Amino acid sequence: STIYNVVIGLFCEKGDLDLAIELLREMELCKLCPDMITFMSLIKGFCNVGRLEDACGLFKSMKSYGCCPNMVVYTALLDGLCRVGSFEKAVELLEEMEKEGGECSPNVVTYTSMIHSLCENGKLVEALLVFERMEGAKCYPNRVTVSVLVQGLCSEGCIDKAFKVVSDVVARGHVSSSDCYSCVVISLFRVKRFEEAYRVFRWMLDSSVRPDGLACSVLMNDMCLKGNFVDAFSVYEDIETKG
RNA sequence: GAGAUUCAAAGGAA
Repeated sequence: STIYNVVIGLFCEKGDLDLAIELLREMELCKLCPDMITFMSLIKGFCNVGRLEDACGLFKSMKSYGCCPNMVVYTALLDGLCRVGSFEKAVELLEEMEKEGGECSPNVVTYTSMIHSLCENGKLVEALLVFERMEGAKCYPNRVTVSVLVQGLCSEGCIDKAFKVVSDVVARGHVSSSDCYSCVVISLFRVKRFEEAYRVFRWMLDSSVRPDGLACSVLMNDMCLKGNFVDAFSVYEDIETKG
């Protein structure tokens, strides 16, 4: 069984899902029972190539194999659905998870994944609703959640809202202000609001809110490209001494 | 007897 899982896993990674399925059939012929690992590989594989019908089909057949999907499997499928824009189905799945509870309860990764896809499709209102729904389920945002949401808000020009979200999250103590404002800096930079990005960055340095590694390297890289070696170096020294 | 297989989400440069 393990041997089959290894090979199936390899075909899935490679994108040869039809071969992977053939192996699954072969397993059954040998009276070997596909397990959680087998299904995880296959479902992830189908999601990666955008074959969601197949992924859903497999997901449903899991139970008949006596294999009960856990939240990781649920989340992988939900992520796949979101990535192809099937939000209705994704929401249905999310509701199913919330109803089932226990092993299947959605966690921070589940919600974050959904928020991410909604943001990428410009569905900010929905993304914010999921964000609230998450808190309602006593599931709290982490740095990844903040990152995707701030990025989404900034790319749609809702900078004020981004700051609002960040200050809420920080106030509630779910994510450090270093992590949050680093996200803001990077997001502003990405949408080419350089002045604002630098302003927040300087504010951070002045208030000893330490920018993370990525925020520093993005801005320092930019300074160097623009020839501001002096500034870049002084930031470097600043970071260096504060450890 | 032990070991080997899957494990889900974000941002820069290389």
